[in-house]
Amino acid sequence: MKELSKTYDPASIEKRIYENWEQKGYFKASPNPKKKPYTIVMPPPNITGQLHLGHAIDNALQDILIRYRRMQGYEALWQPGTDHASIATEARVVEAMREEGLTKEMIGREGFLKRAWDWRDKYGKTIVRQLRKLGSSCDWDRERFTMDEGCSDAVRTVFVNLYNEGLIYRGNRMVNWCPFCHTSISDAEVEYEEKEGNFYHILYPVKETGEMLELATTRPETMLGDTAVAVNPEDPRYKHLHGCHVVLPLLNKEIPIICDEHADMEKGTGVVKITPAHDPNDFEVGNRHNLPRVRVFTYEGLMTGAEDKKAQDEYLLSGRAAEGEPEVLDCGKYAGMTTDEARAEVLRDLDQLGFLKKVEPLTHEVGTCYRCHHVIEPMISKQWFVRMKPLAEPAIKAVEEGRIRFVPDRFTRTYLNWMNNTRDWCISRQLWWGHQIPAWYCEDCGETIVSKEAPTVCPKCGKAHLSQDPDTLDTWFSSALWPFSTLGWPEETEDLKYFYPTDTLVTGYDIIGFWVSRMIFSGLAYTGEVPFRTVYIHGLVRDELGRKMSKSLGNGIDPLEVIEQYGADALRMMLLTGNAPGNDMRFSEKRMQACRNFANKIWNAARFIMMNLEKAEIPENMDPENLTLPDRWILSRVNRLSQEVTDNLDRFELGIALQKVSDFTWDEFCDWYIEMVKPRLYNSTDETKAAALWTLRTVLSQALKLLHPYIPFVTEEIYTALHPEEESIMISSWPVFDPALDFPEDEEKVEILKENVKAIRALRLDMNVAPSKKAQVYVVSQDAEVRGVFEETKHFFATLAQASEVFVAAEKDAAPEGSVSAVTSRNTVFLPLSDLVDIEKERERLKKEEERLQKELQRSRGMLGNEKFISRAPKEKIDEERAKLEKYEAMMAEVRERLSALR
RNA sequence: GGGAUCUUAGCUCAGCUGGGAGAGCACUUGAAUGACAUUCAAGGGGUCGUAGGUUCAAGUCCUAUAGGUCCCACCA
Repeated sequence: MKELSKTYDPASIEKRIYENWEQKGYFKASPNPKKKPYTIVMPPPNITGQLHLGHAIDNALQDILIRYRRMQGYEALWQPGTDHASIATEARVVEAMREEGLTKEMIGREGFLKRAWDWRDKYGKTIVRQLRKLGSSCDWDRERFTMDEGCSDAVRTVFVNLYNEGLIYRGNRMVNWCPFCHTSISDAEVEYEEKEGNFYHILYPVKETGEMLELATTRPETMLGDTAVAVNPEDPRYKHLHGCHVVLPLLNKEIPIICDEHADMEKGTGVVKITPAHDPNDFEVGNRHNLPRVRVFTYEGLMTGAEDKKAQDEYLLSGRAAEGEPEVLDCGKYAGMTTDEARAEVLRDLDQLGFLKKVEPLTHEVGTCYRCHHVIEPMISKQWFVRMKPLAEPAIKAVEEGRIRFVPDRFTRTYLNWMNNTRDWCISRQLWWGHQIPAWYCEDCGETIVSKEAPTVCPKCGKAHLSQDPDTLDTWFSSALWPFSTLGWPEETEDLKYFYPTDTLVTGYDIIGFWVSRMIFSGLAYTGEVPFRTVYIHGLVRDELGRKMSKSLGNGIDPLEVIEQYGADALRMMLLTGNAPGNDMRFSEKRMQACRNFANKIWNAARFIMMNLEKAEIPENMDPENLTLPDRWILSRVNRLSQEVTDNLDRFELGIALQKVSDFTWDEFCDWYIEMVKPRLYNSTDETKAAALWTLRTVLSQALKLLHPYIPFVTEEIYTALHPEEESIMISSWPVFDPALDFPEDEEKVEILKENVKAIRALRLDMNVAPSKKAQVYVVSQDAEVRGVFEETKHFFATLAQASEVFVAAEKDAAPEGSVSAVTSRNTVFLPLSDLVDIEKERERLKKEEERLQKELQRSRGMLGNEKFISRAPKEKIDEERAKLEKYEAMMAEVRERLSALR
């Protein structure tokens, strides 16, 4: 048997244990018809990422579920992998290149992709190495990458299928454009931030009447692209202007006044300028009224000029331009300015010409890019879209019908909200890192070919002048397929048949819309089945002050440092305790210490047990006949605990389950049971010593198993030391309830003992009995059964109660005069302290006790005296209350008798 | 504007389907020769945000309300 050090040192064992597990292949899973599968796919971390506490909590939860099911005998697969994270990675690579003075354009697409792959090979493995430090028991041999061959094949398959079904289309639409990242982003990727701005009131002269039409805007520079102004058709103020025109200041261009619902009579002057090329609402208005679209910004976020106009005119005339392409304006003196510069200049000019009426300050929400936080620009752009409506419907139904369940339940609403309001998904990105869109265009006839493999000639005109769409797909397009692409789809693999649909998805609430919803509709659409049955949602880990951890605040906590200092087990435990599912939690140094202390506690308990086991031969099995009362008690307790913990885990109440096992281990097992058996262990002639040792070993082993999913390292180290004949706790079996070890009556008996020990300890403190001084204890009860309990347990009861001797009697007069006493629910204890007894103090104590009981009696009698309670409450509750009343009455009588005896 | 969530001991938070308020930390008092001071024993501390309602019974269910946090939509 191994020697364990005095304090638990996680750093010295974690690496060795993890390597052993991995080397032995315990994490592996493969289709096994004899077992039931249990599958979790890991949310793939970004290859740009460093391990943070978000990964830590996410992985801890998954590992707990996987280890639990594995021990229960499931074929448990935890499928790992990483995400190419197109925009994030591309930004990092571009940044790195900038330091060398290079740009994407300088090295070209091929060169750039090579660099990106190099980058991925160099840094992409970091996160995976770091996940191992947490103890994650994933099947690493199955590690996947969203851009590996299989996943890429799945992506192309889906794209082609959706295209053929008419669920993917390409068109000129309003998209959110990030001029900095130089790509479109989806609606979901826009973050709104509050910014200070102004509301500018501008005057547009009406051509027909000469009056000035006042309107307000936050973006005056877009007026160059105005192609109409709108009023509400019902608005009496402007009825006379229907069909009239305004002359756009600065450009002297005539544009119509149109009637549209979009103009809100209640807001501002009720007049709104329409810029179809640079505002999503105006785009819609433009469609309704067939307005020209005039683009005034470049994709770099500058005002357009003569060059831009020329290029666009040529494109429009080439015949290859798709429907809906905007015109481009030569902004003249404003050309080449940034939008901010142009705004200032436009305002100055308007003011000079008398068209600027007033300026009011205003704070408003401005859309920004979720990656770089630059203001996004709504632009018309030709993009690929997924038609969401037909896909969303079955995805909504699956959740409504309970085929997929969210835990906690409230996130069902978040999901449904998202799904019910989703608009078509813009999936093309003007990036190079990612899955290039499998669409080719014929440069001769303009035909579009969508295909998994690159075509060599145009099927329409037969010519070979084909070029692939340069854009790549939104990174979530491939993550959406993750639960089945990782299992081999579109091939009908054995893995897919066996492990799919997966069981539990564990993720944070922040990506329910981005990811969870897309996996659900994708799974249903492409595999015909839900991708998972339960979605377990957890919250964010915040810093000690409750702030979100972020780079800019510099308040991020590195899990690796925490592991180094406290151990992976302590970190996992800290992330699991005192937190309800779906709620955010705070990182806490104090709680880290508490969790480390727990690991140390169980470590030392094991050390104590093993020290004693060394000196004795303990049989594998124990005849229950040889067990003593405390043995049966603790065995019964751990037995029922196993059942409870299993139930909690099945209901995803992971925090509650952990709380129960750790409380049991520390309070009941260490502080009570071990203390109870010490006298037996130290007595070389005690006949029940073997039973005690057997019980110690058995209960510790069970507790270790129940704890193992949470704190895998320390439990493994102890378990294998305790059971040299076994390979690993990982592959041991999960404890199940054993009716042969259920001793409810013995549990009650031990409760009596505990109550008495506590009463005596309190009494001694109250009476200032020196801790080193032992006192005699008289236990008095008329109940022979109660007396029997004390007779049976005298040997350790005396130790726990710091008694020199324990006398058990039926009558009070057995106790000497001048004793202090305490009344417990089944008996009375006396401590003869004649020389120490302060009668007044004793009376005070008893008075206090009387008062307490009085309150209890009042409450109990009140309840039982209530006719409605008697007639309406369930019978068990009434009986329970009657039993309490009886107990309190007996105790009260005893206390009063004691009081009168003092006189 | 729509939705979610939180408000419980000094602090951080548990409290599942309603049936006598909990944990950790902090605080007070006490404990050094055989697992552990990363320990042990004992203790103080809460009208469960407020107001109503349902119920024999409400921290728990319903309604309103105050304050905090978050998500979605919109803001010309």
